[in-house]
Amino acid sequence: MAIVVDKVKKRQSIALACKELVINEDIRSLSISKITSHAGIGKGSFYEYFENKDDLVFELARLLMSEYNTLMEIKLSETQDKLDKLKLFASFFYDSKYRDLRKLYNEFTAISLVSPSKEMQEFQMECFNLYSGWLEKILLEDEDSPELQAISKQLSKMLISSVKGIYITCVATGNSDRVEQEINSFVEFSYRGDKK
Amino acid sequence: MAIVVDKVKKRQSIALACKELVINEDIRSLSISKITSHAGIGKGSFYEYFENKDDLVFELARLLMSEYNTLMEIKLSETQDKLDKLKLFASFFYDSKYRDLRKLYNEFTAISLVSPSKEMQEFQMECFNLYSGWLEKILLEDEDSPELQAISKQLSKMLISSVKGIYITCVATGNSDRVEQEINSFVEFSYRGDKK
DNA sequence: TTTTAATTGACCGACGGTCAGTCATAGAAT
DNA sequence: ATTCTATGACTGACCGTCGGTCAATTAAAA
Repeated sequence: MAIVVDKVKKRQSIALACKELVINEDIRSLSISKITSHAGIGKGSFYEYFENKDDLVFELARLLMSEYNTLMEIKLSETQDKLDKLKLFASFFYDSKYRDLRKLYNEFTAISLVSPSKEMQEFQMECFNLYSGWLEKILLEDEDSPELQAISKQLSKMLISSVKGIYITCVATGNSDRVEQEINSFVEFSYRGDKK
Repeated sequence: MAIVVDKVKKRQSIALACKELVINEDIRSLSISKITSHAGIGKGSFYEYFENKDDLVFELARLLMSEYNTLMEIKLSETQDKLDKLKLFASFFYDSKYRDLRKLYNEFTAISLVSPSKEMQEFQMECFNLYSGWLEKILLEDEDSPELQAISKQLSKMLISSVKGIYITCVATGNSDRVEQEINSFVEFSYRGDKK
């Protein structure tokens, strides 16, 4: 018998090897040849592990987002104050620390809007559920209002989508620098409405 | 002097000639050659009026969205009930009538997320301001609460972004069929919060 | 006739994707 | 222990097509 590689792990390692390339180069003018020569594999091998360039972007987005998710979950658990948790959570959309990840996120979102695969949609759903779960937990902390508990699931899902919408609107209109204040004023606004 | 064509109008007429092609074909596999032969022009002429394929999608999106904007503004003015206006306004995101326009909108949004031009960002902003203006007007109708008036501008902008976020989340997760109910429950939810 | 804007499609380098052939190794046979 | 063989991994030359360019052509205005 011949050797059998772990297809999943090799796919991941190729994707990670192209991290800088995918993030720093203009994705449209990044050719498969550039990718394969940078990753040190033959072009044929690339197509053994990926459908196309979009599939590579997806794999990289999934890897780095998952890494981010794990890290953020820990950070959130280490944060005490409720408002700090919310800020930490929202910081993904504006903190310069996540600029590279956001670029990947934008590309992944764009692909998901135009030519998504089942796996991409599943991962989008996975993230959505994860984040709304986090948010629900944050919202319910130190709260025993039965009213809030009843709607917390729905509320957190809406908040996630809303913040995402604000982010995308800012990016699409060329106002990426205003994401932080827009999100903050939204949170503040919702908070005030919540109190009433 | 030789004949002088109206560059803007010719650009528009080429874009419109490709309407079905752009909407019905898979945009990734739609080549410039297909476009030019369908539009009845030489390939060189295409590049006289457009930067690239994205630019064509943008022009088409701008034309059809503008047409939609004009039409919707009239429809809104003809609608009396406040809730009906809101529903009419939101129907863009789920009514099957706008399926083609939404496909174009998704493609345009994807481009705006990854490789936007100044013009694209300006048009995104133009639409955003137009829609939030509409929404503000709707919200303030038959209302003289000074409190609402004070925040109506901010509120309407947030609502636009939120609804957009819900739409994009649904599309990206492969739940386009759930857009209507998600938006409706959001509107209902916000409305309840507003009353309190 | 001259000038000049508009139009064209042959042409080019580069691309994405394929596939026939090569390589490397685990296990079978001796 | 050694050789053989089956099979999956890997490769890059190759193919058809693409996006984009530009020298040549057309045609209307001066």
